[in-house]
Amino acid sequence: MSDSGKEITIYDIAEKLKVSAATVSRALKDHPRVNKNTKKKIIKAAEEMGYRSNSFASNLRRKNSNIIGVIVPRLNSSFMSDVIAGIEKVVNDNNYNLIISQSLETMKKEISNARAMLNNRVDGLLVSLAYDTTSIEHFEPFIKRNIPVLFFDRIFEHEQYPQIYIDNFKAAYEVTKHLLEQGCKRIVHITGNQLRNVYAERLRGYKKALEEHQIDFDGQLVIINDLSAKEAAVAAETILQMDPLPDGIFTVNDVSAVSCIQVLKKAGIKIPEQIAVAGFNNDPAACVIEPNLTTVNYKGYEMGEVAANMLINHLANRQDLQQTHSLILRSELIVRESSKRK
Amino acid sequence: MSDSGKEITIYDIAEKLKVSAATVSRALKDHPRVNKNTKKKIIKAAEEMGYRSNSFASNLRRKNSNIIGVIVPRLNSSFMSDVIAGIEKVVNDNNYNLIISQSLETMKKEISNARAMLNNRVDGLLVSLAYDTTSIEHFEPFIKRNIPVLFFDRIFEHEQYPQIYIDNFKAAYEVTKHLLEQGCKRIVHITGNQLRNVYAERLRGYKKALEEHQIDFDGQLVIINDLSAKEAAVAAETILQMDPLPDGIFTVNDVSAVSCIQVLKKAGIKIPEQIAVAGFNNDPAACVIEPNLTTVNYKGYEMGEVAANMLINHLANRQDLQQTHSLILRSELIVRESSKRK
DNA sequence: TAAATTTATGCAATCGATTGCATAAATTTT
DNA sequence: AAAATTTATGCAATCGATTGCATAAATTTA
Repeated sequence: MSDSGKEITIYDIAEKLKVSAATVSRALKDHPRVNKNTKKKIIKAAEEMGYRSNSFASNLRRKNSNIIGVIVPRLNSSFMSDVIAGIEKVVNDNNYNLIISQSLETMKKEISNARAMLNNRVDGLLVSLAYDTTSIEHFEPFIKRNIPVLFFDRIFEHEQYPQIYIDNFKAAYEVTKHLLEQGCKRIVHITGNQLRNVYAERLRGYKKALEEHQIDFDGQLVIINDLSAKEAAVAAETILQMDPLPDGIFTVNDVSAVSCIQVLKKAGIKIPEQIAVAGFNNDPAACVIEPNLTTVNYKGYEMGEVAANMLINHLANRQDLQQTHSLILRSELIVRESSKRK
Repeated sequence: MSDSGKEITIYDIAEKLKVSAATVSRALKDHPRVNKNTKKKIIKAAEEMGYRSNSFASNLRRKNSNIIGVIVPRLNSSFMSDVIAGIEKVVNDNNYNLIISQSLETMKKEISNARAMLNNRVDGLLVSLAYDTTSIEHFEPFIKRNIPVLFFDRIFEHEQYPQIYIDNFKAAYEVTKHLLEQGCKRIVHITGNQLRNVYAERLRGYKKALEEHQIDFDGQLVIINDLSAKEAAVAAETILQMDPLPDGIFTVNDVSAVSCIQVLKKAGIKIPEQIAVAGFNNDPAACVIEPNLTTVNYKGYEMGEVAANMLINHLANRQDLQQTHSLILRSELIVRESSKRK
C-alpha cells in the first residue's frame, strides 16, 4: 500500500495460493481446464492483491498486441475527430487499444509515424494519407508482415490495401450539377492537392457535370490551395477580382466555403443570388453560416466505425479483407440556402 | 520477402555478424562501449534485414513503456480535438506514444478505460473527467504505482493530482460583468453538471458578478442540461416562455449559445438588442453565427501541449510535478456582436 | 476392483531485449 | 617487457505471461 515499487505478478498470486503460475494464468483468463473453486480463489486473490496483467509480457508471448494504430493528417478537424471517435468506440468495445498519431499533412512525419507503429507491433493500421504523400512504400513492411493496413477517405489506389471512402466523383458531380441547375454558368472550384484521390475525384466530377451541361472547362476557375480558412479568404479576394464575376463556387470542404462566404458577403455580394456556394463535409458550421450552406453530408463517425469494424473482423478471422477490397460509403447532397435560386 | 512469418530479432543479426546479441542490442541504441565499426556493421545489417525492435520485449525488460495515456469525455468536440492534437504533437516529438480512449461522459466507462491504461503500463496519464464522475478512486492504483496522473480542464480537486485548467470563476465573472455592463438585468445561465469544476466555477463567477451589481440571484434563471445543441434548443424554447423575457444569456459552451441564438432568431428575437448572448470556448462557429458570438477564448491546443509537456518533463525528471501542482492557463473574454449594445 | 476416461494441475521452454558482471584484447604507462 | 588501464565483447539472468506436454487425482465404466 505504502510501497510503489512492487508490481504483483501471477507468481505472487501462485505463491500465496500454493498453486503454479500456469494455473493462475489459466484461471485469470477463464480457461476451462481449471477447477471452479480454484478459479474463484485465484480471481479473489488477484483482486485483493491489486494484480494487473502485464500486457507486454502477454503480448510478447502471444505475439499480438491488441493494438490498432491510426495515422491521420490532423486530429482537429470536425470530420477527422468524428472519424476518430467512431474508431475509438469500436476498437474499445472489442477490447483493443488505440494508438493515434498525426502526420500533420507531411509525408516525412507519416513515414516516421509508420515506423513507430511497426515497433509497437500494432495488429492493424488505419490510415488517411497526408497532403503530400507521393508513395506508400512506408506501409510495405506491414504487408510483408501480414499486418493489415486499411486506407480510409484519403486513400491510395493499390491492390494490397483495402480502402473505405465515399464516391467523391459522384458527390462532386451532383454538387456541380445542382449548381448548374440553379443557373450557374461559371463555377469556381476550390480544391486541394490533386495527388489525393478525394480532391482529384471531385475535380473529375466537377468536370463531368460541366461537360454534360455543355460548358467548357476553364482552368482559370480552379483554385488549388491548402484548404485552410485563411487560404480560402485569399481565394475569395481573387474571385472578387475576376471579371466577369463567377456565379457559383464549389469548395471541397466547408471550412473554405464558410470563409469564402464571409469575405464575399462583406464585399456586398449576395449569396446565392449573385454567387451560389456549395461546400463539402457538412461541418457544424454549415448550419450556422447565413445563408446555410449547401454541402455533401458524409458522416465521419460512421466511416470510423466501419473502418474499425472491417479491420477487427478481419483480425478475428470473421471476414477476409481481400474480399471486400473497396467499401464505398453513402454520401448525400444537402441543399440549403446558399445555393437555392429556385 | 515472400514469407511473412519471420520477424527479425537481434539474435538473427547477432548470428549473421558473429557477434553476441548483447553487442547488437548495445550497438542499436548507440551505447558508447561498442566499437565504431562494429556499430556501423550492425546498424547496416539491421537496416538490410528489415529489423524492427520489439517494444514489448524492451518495455518488459526496462519496465517502462514510453506510452502516455489519455482519457477524455469525447474526442469529437472542437475544443477536445484541439487538446488532443496539442498532446499528440508534444508526445510524438518526445518519442512517446499515445493511447487514447473516451469515457463517453460516463464514469463507468472511465473506470474501465483506466483499468486498460494500467494494463498497458502507461508511463503517465492525462485525464479530463466524465460528466458524471463522482469519485476518482479508479486513479488511485496509478498513484500507488507512482504513475503520474494529471487532470486537465475537467479536474478533481485533490492533492495527489496535478492539474491544468483556466480560471473558470474569473472568466465567467468577466462574461457576466460584461453582460451587466451592457445593461442586462436578467441573465439566464445555461450550464452543466455542477459536479464538474468547470461548470461549478462558472456558476460561482456568474453569481459573483450579479452580486457586485446588486442583482439578486434567481435560481429560475439557471438551466442545467447536457450542453448539447439539442438541449440548448429546448432551453431556448423555455426561455421564450419566460415572462418577462430575460435580457441576457450566458452559456458555458458555444455549441449551446449558437443553438440558442438560432432558435431565438427564428422566434423573431433581436440579438443583442432584446437578448444579449455570450458563450464559452471560442469554437469556430462563434465567428460564423450572426451576430458573431461573444465568448471566452481558451485554446485547447495550447492546453494539450502544456499538459503533455508537464507530464513528460516530470517523467524525464526535469521537473517535479508536486512543485507545480496547479497550472492556470490564460483565457480571455472576446466581445463580439452578440452582446454589444454600446 | 481394475481399467479407462475425465479433470485438474504443474513443469519448463518460450517470446526478444536489456544489463551487471566477467573476461579478453588492445593500448598505455612504468 | 611487465603491469596497469582502457576498450570491446560475451555470458547468462531477467522481465511476466503463455502453453504444449506430462502427470496426478478423481470419476466413470466395465
